[in-house]
Amino acid sequence: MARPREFDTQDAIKKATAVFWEKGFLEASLPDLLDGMGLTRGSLYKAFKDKKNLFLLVLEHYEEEAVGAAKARLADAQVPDGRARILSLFAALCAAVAAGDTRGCLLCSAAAGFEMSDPEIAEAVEKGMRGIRDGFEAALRASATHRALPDTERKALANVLLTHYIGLRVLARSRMPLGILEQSVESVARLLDMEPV
Amino acid sequence: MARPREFDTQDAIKKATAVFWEKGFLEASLPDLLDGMGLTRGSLYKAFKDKKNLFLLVLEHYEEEAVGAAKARLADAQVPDGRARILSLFAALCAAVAAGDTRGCLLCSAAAGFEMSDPEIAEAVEKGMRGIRDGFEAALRASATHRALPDTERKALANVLLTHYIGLRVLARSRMPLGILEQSVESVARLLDMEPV
DNA sequence: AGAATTTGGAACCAATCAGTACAATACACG
DNA sequence: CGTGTATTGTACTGATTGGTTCCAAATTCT
Repeated sequence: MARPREFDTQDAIKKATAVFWEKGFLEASLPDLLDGMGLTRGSLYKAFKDKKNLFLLVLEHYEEEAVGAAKARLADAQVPDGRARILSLFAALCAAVAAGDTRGCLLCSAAAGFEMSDPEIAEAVEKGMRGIRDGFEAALRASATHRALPDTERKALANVLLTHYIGLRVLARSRMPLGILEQSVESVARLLDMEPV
Repeated sequence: MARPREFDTQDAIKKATAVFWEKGFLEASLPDLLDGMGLTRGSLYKAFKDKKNLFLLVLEHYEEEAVGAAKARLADAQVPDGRARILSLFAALCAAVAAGDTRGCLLCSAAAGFEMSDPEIAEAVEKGMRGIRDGFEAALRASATHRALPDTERKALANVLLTHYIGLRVLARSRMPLGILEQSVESVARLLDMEPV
């Protein structure tokens, strides 16, 4: 009956994610997005309503994709111990920077920026952050060293890991020497070697 | 001979710092700055050349003022042990958030944002970051537990503290529950209790 | 083939951006 | 008391912003 859409919605969101990831929400202009997504103003507004709505969809997609990948690593059954999974996640972050990926984390950049003054965006970012923290907490539950930890202790540890994660990703974006990240990861490994107090 | 300037330059920079701190470099519009600084376009451009130059001056001022305060705390001779100074700095960050200051750190926000694509800004931000890390390193040298640490170990520890610092300040800005920060600080304290390996 | 529908692209909008030009202003010195 | 000089406020620039609207071209179903 009607003409079908010539682009794949998910693919368009994926491309929009790349643009927002590099530039951030406020710095990404509409032409930037149209270029990156390969479609025109009319199509974008028809399909995604407006820029902010598109960004919310992007946050959702990022959470499924990128945050999901991190959580998968933290829950990877092939790595028997949760502690090792956590270190493997941090190592992967360093490896990404070493490979030239200095985009950092979309959520972290949004969290540090003025975009948080929008309540809808703030809520979506918070949700993603909680997801990462929960991933750490689950990994700690699968760690021989931390399994027996009381709940409050484990939660506190998960929070420091989230803090560390955010710090690392901001550092990644700031183009500071890679050594800082690597040494930082090296040192945080010892935090996980601690005996419960 | 000439008409004297009606405003104090340092005071104007101070006020500009407040605007940039809240909004970030790219999000702070010229009217925002003019409002906050209490002067007009002509005066601003005459005195500070342009927005970016003003921001570089602001970064300099921020480094002297805010970073300086953090370094002072890390070097506070009234607190005998370096470890305690570090914890006192982190506690102060939590206290600031508890008191309603959700601005985070100007340098950290810039590091997480698109402003880093400007080399001059990136260099100034990096310099500030290095300053904080050096502050941590100095405090570690004054810590009974860490005094004897080999240089590389101490540097690695300073880097993880910098990472943690950045993470905390981004979290502060993200308006996430205060408990996350507090538990995070609580946990990092144990990192400093570790015996050298 | 023809009707129905949605697409894509350009034209357009008002608002805002950083930055500039310039005339009015106010002070210090002779 | 004027003259020279630097600062001031403002009007203006040209570019760009996010957001709309319109319509011809395109495509699928009847």
